[in-house]
Amino acid sequence: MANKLSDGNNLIETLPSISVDCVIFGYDENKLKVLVRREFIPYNGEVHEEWKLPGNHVRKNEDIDHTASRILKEQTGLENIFVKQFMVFSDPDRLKRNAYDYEWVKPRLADERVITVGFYSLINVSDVDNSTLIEVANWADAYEIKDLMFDHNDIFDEAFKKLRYDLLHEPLVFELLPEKFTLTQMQKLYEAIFNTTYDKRNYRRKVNKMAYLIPLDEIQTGVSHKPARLYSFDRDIYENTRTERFDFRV
Amino acid sequence: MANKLSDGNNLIETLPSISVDCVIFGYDENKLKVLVRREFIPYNGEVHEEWKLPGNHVRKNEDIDHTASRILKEQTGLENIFVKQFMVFSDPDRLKRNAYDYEWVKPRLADERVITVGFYSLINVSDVDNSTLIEVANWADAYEIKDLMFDHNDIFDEAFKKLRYDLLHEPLVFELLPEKFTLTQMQKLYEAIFNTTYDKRNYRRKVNKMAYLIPLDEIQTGVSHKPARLYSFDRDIYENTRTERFDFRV
DNA sequence: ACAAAAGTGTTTTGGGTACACCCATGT
DNA sequence: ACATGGGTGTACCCAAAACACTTTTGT
Repeated sequence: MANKLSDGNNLIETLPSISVDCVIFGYDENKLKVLVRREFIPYNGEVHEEWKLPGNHVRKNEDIDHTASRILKEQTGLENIFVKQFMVFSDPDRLKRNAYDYEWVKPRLADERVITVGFYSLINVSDVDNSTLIEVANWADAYEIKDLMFDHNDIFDEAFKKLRYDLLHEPLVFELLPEKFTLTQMQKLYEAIFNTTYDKRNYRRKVNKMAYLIPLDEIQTGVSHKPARLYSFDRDIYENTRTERFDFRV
Repeated sequence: MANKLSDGNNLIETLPSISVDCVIFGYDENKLKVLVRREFIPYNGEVHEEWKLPGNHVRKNEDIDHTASRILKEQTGLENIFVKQFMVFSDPDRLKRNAYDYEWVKPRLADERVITVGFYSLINVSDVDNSTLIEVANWADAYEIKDLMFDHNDIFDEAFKKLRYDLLHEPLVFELLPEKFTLTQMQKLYEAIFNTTYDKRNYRRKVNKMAYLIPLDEIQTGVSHKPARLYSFDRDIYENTRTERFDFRV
């Protein structure tokens, strides 16, 4: 029942009625971004530029986390990146909200209907070789997302909600921080994602209670101000000391 | 690409590679229960009794919430019941963990692999006409779930985690309480679901702050002790006063 | 009268929040 | 010397948690 579908230049067997769409959050100079892809859609004789989230079909023998990791690799070149499913979008007409978009996507489908699983992911924009994706993709400001194709605005909104929730309950920040980081870098990251500001002293009091945040015997170099102490995240300590109702709130 | 599959006695077009499985939580005399179905599995010449969660295929033109509601109706006879998706289970071998189980399920599948969306739901066991389901289904104690078929123990575990989280952040308790209820009924319900006990005074102080909990001019009748005041849940007030970071913790 | 659950206040403790100044470094 | 971000402590308020007795009804 799996179908041969064109996936790039290869014929690969995929499941006909399930796809994965990825909301790839990128952190770049204290701003939260989202990766969107440009498509050119024929439209009443003209061609319109439209944007969508990256997605792909699920292959016959992979689980959906693998599909999501594959999309991450295709879009960013990065591997072993954290991906997390957050919601299934199953409106039978979800691809038909705009007739031209549907005409465009129809030849790529094995069925007239596709249920999609939404994933989100977190990367450092500086880890990506952005020269390779600049033509078809764009890092859009997470707080100014334009109209996307299909139900992709819904998918983005749900991803953002889930991201914020998860950040308060799991050590996700560290996916976006370098190996060694300063407390201010960590604070700025929270501020970008929650679109707010925190009091520095209260913030530090809170994070200083986190036993898995290890102060290193190392400080920043090359900054023209008092260099900050570097910290690292100790996942072992986190795993061993986490409690049922963990709280990353800052 | 949709497939004609036998659904009971009717041929109904369904999507080949997606199903919905439901964890139906039932509240019964201060105990939390889960609905499981009995199946007889041929096993080395014998027939074994096994248990699984109720599930079904997704029809060609329905969204998955409709599939879940349909399963609820089939299993309990109840309609307009709250259902909520919580996770997708997509291990390509999820149906093959036990060879006999797979042999049993294979003829019911359009593909050798099915990705399933987990839903949970909440009902009052007393609302169900249990005489009709007694032969094939059973209300199992949520704290003593036996081995289930396929990956259904994983599905149950995730459902229970999500139920507990959602109960603290959404007004789900009221799905399980009658229209008019006492504060003690509400407390017992939390205690059953979180498997704990609360201090009555602290509990009441907390819930008395909830503006959407309306004390009625009505008290219990027919109890051989001081009758308790009845309360009702006002969804309008809840919707109008809910804030970003709502907290149902008690 | 007694059994059974309803209903009610106070104290202690810890966390959240608001707030301002000196320090170390590069230029 | 100055600009820049790093780093620190205190006071107030409120919510969480621990804890025991009186009230009302049915039998």
